[in-house]
Amino acid sequence: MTDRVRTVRDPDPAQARSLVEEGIERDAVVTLFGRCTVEYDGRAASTLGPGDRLVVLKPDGTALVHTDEGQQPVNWQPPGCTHEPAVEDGQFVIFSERTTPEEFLTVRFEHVDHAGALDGSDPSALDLTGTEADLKERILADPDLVESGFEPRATERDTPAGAVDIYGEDADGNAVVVELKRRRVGPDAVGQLTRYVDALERDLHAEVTVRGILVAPSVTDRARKLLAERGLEFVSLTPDPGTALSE
Amino acid sequence: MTDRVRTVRDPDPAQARSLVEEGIERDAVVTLFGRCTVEYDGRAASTLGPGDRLVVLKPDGTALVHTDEGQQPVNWQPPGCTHEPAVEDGQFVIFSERTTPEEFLTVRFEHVDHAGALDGSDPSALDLTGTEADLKERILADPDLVESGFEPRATERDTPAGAVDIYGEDADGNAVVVELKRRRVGPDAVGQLTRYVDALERDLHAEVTVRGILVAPSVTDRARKLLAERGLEFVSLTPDPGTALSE
DNA sequence: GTCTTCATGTCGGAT
DNA sequence: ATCCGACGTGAAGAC
Repeated sequence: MTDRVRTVRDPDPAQARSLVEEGIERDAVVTLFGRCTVEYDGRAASTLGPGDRLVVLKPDGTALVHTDEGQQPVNWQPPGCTHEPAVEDGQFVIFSERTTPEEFLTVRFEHVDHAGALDGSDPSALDLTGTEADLKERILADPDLVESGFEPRATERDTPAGAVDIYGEDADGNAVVVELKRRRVGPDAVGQLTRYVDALERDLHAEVTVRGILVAPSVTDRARKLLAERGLEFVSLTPDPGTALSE
Repeated sequence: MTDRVRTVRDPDPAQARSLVEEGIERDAVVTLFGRCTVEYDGRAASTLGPGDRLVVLKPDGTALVHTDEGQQPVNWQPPGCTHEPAVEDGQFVIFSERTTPEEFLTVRFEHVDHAGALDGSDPSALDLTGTEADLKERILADPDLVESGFEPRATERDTPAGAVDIYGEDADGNAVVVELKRRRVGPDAVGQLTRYVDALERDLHAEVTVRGILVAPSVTDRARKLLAERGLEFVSLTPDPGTALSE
């Protein structure tokens, strides 16, 4: 069951380099654990002094440097990078590089405690529910959830300000812009809705009233005031019919 | 140099459970590689069919499930969760749980190819430059970069719409709101600046002219038009003096 | 705890 | 390639 995994304990720099090089060659997920320093230069720049970290190299060109804390890596490179393992000044080093924008990551190991090349395959795709797309489906299946008599006319309708989540008409024939959010919203979402409503009013030559409705589970105080100031409306709705939050 | 690392190849479920339990007990970073399925339920919900993945458990309660692609984990739990290794129906399983909000993650292994408990310490902090804070410092050190005669009066000045990055006065005594962005900005930043300017105009009782200036390396077309519509201004500046982008 | 905003955000989709 | 907005965004700071 396993020649899918090759690991080394306390490899010397040459051994580490060899395992990583072969791992990359074989499209394996490569893991390293040991004392290292990290330098990054690109969109921003950073340095990180010595410490024990877990480094992961993926066959798609991703690099991750994880400390013992936090969900996010302390340093990283996105997919599409080229990783170059090397021995320099007697140390095992990984150089990682990308272009557009140019970014460089260097991980320099004082000591490698453990190195692994993990070979596998992953045919499955994630199935996720409770997203904004689900909220949209929910409304299209029952537009009255927004307002009695609401009739969707288009989704992703283009305006000079961008695409509107749901565009439609109310019972009186007014244009309605609906902006969807899967979770509680703040002022930013009001800004978005404002831009769409303004753009549509311009587009429709002021012959039609354009209403803006923000649909989300709930809204912060500041956002509610902003909505009021700008004559926009709010409807409480979650992506999941089972979850009914108080407004 | 190494009783800091304990690893097992092809552990049976009981061995995997034992190593993970001891690893958690010792505040180690635990890694697992093998064929597994993943279920998540919480703010949203997801299922993931069988595939080979790398699972990382951190002593702070973080869990990460990484496939062979992408910078982001396919599933995860944030810091503060409790991880419970178990053997169920002859399979090694990790249950992870958090509260506020309640979220559950279950990783069920068909086979574990490799398991490791990695013990280390990390005393170093990341030193990062090229951030919005650096851009702010740059301007405070030389306010003329925004405009000749500009005089900062406060940073993070509070308004009913939130805190303004830099608040000051121009050579004519007009109030100036400066919104900083470390990189090229889109319509969202204009919305932000708009909210601050509107709030300040209200606050200052329309006795003073309030100018809004967006400072960033560059701006998208749509954002530029929005700025023009709303009588706001743009100044091109990067966080790093060395990097001078064309507007 | 909630609220607000920054981020080397990342990611996907459309142009 | 850039632009735009969603994300189980995460993380930090203020209140």
